[in-house]
Amino acid sequence: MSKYDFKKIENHWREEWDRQGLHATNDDPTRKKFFILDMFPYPSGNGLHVGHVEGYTATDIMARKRRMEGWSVLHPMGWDAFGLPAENYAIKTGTPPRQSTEGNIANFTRQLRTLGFSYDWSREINTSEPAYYRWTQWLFLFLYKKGLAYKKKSPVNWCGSCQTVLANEQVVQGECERCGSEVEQKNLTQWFLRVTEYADRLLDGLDGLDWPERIKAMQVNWIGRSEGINIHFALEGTNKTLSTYTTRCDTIHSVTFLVIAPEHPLVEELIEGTEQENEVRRVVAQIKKQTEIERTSDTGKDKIGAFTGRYAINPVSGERIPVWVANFVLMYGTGVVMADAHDRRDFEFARKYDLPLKFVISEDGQPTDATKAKEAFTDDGILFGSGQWDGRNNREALPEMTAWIEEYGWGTRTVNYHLRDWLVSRQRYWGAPIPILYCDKCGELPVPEDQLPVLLPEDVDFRPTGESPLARSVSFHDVKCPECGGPARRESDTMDTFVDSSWYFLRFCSPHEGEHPFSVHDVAHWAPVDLYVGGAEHAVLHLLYARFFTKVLYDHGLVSFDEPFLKLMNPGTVLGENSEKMSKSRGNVVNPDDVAAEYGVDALRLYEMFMGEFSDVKPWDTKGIKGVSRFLDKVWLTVHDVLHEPRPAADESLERLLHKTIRKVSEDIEAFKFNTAISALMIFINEWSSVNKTGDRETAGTFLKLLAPFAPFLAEELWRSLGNEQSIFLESWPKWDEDRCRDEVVTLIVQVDGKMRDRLIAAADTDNERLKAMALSSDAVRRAIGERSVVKIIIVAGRLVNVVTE
RNA sequence: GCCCGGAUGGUGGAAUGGUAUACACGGAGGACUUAAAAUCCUCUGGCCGCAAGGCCUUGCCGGUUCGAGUCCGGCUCCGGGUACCA
Repeated sequence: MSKYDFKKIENHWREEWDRQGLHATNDDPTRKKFFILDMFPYPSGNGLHVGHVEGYTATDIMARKRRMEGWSVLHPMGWDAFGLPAENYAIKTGTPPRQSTEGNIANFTRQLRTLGFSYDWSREINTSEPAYYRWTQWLFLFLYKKGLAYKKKSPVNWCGSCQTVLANEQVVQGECERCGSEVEQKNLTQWFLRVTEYADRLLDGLDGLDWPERIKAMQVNWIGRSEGINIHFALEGTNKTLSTYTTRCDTIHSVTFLVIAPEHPLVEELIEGTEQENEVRRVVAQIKKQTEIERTSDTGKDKIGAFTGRYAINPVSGERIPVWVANFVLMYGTGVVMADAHDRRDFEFARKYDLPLKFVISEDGQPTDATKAKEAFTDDGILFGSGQWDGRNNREALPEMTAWIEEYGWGTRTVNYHLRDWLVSRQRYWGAPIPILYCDKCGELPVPEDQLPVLLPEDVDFRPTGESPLARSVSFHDVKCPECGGPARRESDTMDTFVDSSWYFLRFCSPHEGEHPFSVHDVAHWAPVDLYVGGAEHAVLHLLYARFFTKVLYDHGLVSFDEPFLKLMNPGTVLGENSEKMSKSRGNVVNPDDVAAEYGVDALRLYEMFMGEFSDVKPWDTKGIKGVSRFLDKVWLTVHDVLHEPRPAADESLERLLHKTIRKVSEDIEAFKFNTAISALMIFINEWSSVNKTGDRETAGTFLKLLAPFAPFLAEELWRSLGNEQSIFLESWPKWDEDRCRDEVVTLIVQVDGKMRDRLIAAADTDNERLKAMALSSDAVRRAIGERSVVKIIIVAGRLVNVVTE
């Protein structure tokens, strides 16, 4: 328990700050602007967890410091309120999603206000409100009209438990990101956004961003750009060719068979009328029954396939090679691969089905025999059996071979991407309806803009059946075609919630704009986001989609920048006390409400920032909160001492330490090194409260300003008790004097051959000759030198003297 | 496999190439107290030594440097991401 009544202080200042409108956005155009944003939360039934608090405290500290430095700061909060959990909860309990979501938002709001975060609540947004999703729908239509939203039948990911399709980005190792059920493939007609059109720009744009390298790397990998060549193999006995995509055309002379994906449209044509027809059909059916996990399990024995009965001609060597169909080849690239002994997968498959294999690369260029090899040779080396290329290093020859193949017309250079178009339709209720109509006469039509929003009907049975719950709502579908006036039917799918969050940061600039999704003027003032803080789990989801949206809007002149988030920081995961991930089942979840009630909000905030480096994974330690709680008590007592026993003037050495502390705290906040900033505050208060140091009201005031962003309630309370009329947050951030950060007397270490032997105390301006003499006169130094002679003496100003011997 | 990180006391963690272990937790001892809690003070990397002092220590092996936790090369282990991507 604390020395002071934090509950009372917290409640008082929370009300007072609200009354004064202290956190209202100052949009004075003459000030420098700072848009600092947290990834807005999904308001779940569990409420805020300590991981949220970590990120939100960091941005709050930053925002408060920036305001005190005179910037105009936009620091808003809102709700990513559409989504599956509310709907699943509705299915279980019958509570409509809108109702449970409202309750959850009320709870989140209470928690965020309790924790003293300085959000401008007048700018709150909620993606599930018509005033917001009207513009999500508008933006969908915008993409549609620009040819970037389209409907297509294709194999898609289907989660049987959630009864909906999922985007590629939402499938994590073959499982549904949300519920963990196994994802199956279905052939369905769905809506897509043409992200692939922006693949190169999404890749190139990463260079200029101040983002963690690993997030950039994840996006690079996800986009998966590879440069290769499509090599065309003539099919024997037909006038058709099979195109294979490869990044390794240096192995062209070792190709001994082709493998085609079971989904490839040419498979039917290939096998029709062949002896193998039935066998191939049987194997293809078997593969299609495999789940994603079985299909992609990376072990040789799980590879299955069948000979199509067809042969192709290697255009380079003229060799006749069999064409197989197999599960390990996906409809990626051209859906056909040239197979050889230099690829592990091809090699394993060939061994299982006794297909021929040969090598064309070895370590030294001496021919090697693949028929006896135990495994594929995947290293680089020297080519053999490759005609004019023999004796060349395969990597070095690769570009020339590519050009050569292209020159002879055997292939075409191609760039491939792993990135697929973004599947955005969902067969669920709790989302923004896709604003499209279907008329028997006029076909597929966008809902006219003046008819937006397409409201979510409230009288719906939202239990999932595999088709959208909206499909069963009669009122929802009772519409007329805007073209011919005849009966029309609405699209009954809703949008992926990641569409909602792809533009919300723009909405924050003008949250009450009624005529447009956002005010171009306000967005020009505030955006892009200067500092964005949120979890790394969104690396290839939200962060990629928001970049895509921004680039589209940029291309059509709606915004003047093409990257939404200039700087990104990821809070590290907060683990449970046992260093395991926090989860209900492990029973190690820490509830911020409980901590705030027991130790106070300031202690909770301070502790979360003190645990360790912001972006590192770190375990919760309840004992650690006691430490910061003691620190706050000490601040309370020390400042109160100033009040009760006013002393004449501050101690000179304490003043010097204060300047160093201002510098340290200021620089550390900028660098997101909150743990060491707090450590500096602790060092200062320890020094101050030690018996022989005195500080005055000036000292106290400056110290409190440094503490204020971290522990706003205590700092404000003490600031006022020093006799100040207005809020500490309206004060200027303290400045340090570089001269006063310098000590007059310094302690230098004396080394002999780099080993510390003694230390000497000298005036800071002592010249080098004098320092050398002082060092050499030390007993410890003389002992260490012994009989050896001194070769040179290195002096690092203010730090050390190193005596180097022979 | 590939791509990112990381490895420092009993614990969480500090260290622009310059006193390794700041700050905090925990522990030991002491003060106050009838007692406990709270608070305050002292000590707290390892080994040798009565002491003075000495030696060792940032996952492992080398290198660069007057000087390396930090830079370079080669490993080991751990965490995260990702993958039959041809």
